[in-house]
Amino acid sequence: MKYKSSFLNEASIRGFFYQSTNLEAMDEFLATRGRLGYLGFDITAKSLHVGHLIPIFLLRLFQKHGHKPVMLVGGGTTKIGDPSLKNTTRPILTDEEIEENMKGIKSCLVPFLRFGNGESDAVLVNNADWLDRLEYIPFLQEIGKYFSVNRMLSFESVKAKLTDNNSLSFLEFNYMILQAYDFYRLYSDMDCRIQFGGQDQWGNIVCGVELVRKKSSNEVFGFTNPLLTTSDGKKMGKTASGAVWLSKEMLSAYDFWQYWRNVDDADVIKLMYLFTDVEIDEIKRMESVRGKELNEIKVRLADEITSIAHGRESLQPIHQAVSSVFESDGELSSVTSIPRYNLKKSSINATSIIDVIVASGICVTRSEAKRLLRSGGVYMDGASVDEEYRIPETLTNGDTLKLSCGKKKHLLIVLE
RNA sequence: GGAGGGGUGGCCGAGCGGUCAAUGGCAGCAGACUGUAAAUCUGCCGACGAAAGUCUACGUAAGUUCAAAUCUUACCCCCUCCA
Repeated sequence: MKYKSSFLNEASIRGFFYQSTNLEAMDEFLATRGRLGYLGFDITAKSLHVGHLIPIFLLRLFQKHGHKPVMLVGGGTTKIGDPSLKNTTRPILTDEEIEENMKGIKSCLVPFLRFGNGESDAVLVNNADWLDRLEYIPFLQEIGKYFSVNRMLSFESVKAKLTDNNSLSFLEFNYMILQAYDFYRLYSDMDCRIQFGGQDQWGNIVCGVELVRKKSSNEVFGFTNPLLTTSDGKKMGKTASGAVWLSKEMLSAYDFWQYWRNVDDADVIKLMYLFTDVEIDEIKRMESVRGKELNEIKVRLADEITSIAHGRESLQPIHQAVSSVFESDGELSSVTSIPRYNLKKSSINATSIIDVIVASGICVTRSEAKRLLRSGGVYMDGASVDEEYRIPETLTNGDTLKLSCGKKKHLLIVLE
């Protein structure tokens, strides 16, 4: 074993480790169970998405090895907006929006971490609790004096904003200081000595480590994970319809499962290490699988992640839907995870196929639906149809029709 | 405060009075091939319309013109240099 800490060993094997401050001292520190480490989130949306999964699973691992994850939601820092390595300024949210988003994010975290009062139970804190009450002059005197602007300007995360066509407002420039202050507060209030984050957070994290050292002359640690990219270098978790959300309200378990079922061959093993509880040895044995059989592993990957995120009981209906949709041209009427569209028999004559496609939300505009029809991507019960198609008033088998757009999007039209 | 450069479709980026719903690339959608993968090839890719066509759009607002993304003015925002 490379490290004294079992957590570090597993984290590095599974691909969570990008860089850290003083690794040896951190290893020593983590060799004892019950340590505290925190991860901060801004709450710009009401759900987390796949892009947040790496640090979440990292904290899950942290907890598995007997440590205590502290989840910090940025109720205060969200009002500033992290400018790190981004070329757009984030919109600033209102207090109501932040409150709303915070509820959503809490519920996103629950499936992944065990919350409670026990030694290694996760806790949730909100930096608005201290940031909202800061007073400008005392803060500058107490904290601001430790920051060198020269040094702050030298961080990669800031440099990106100092190039052509970008601007860094003073508001955003302060983000780094507040995040550093968060670390200091968590250190002094609850003896939290590790901050986790994506590699883009490095500059902010290092600032916090330095601040704690200057204020307390104690050492705290920063640990970053690699950013999640697909094998072709793109950001993961974005699809045509937007981010791959973790909350049921924003993305169904079925679609969530499909996302993982469809990942690139080259990413399967990597994702298996990161986002499943499957033992390392077992994943090692999967590494040699190539070609068609890799599909089996993708199913396993999708099952494992989905059962963590949405519960094991969500798998059965998903599998049922998958076998109906992809493996036989058969019965969809009993499958609950296929979206349905109810159509009154009396309005069939006035309803075109375009109306159904738009009303069901498959296409946003009528033009888009027409394009889809013209390119031959619309099928009724498996047969390609065009714009002229009318929905028949009497059906041969039951009261449902399967409308398919492309190979993967399906809708059940239920006549009533 | 002064001087200069810039703001174009989801993103990047051409265009600089009519032929511009706007070249090209990326992203996206559909089809072929396949393994619900990738790569490749083909078609599509502002809205409404069966179509002719109409409407809306090149930072915002006015104006010049038969005609404006393109010219003028004011304003907003960004960048660079000077104070």
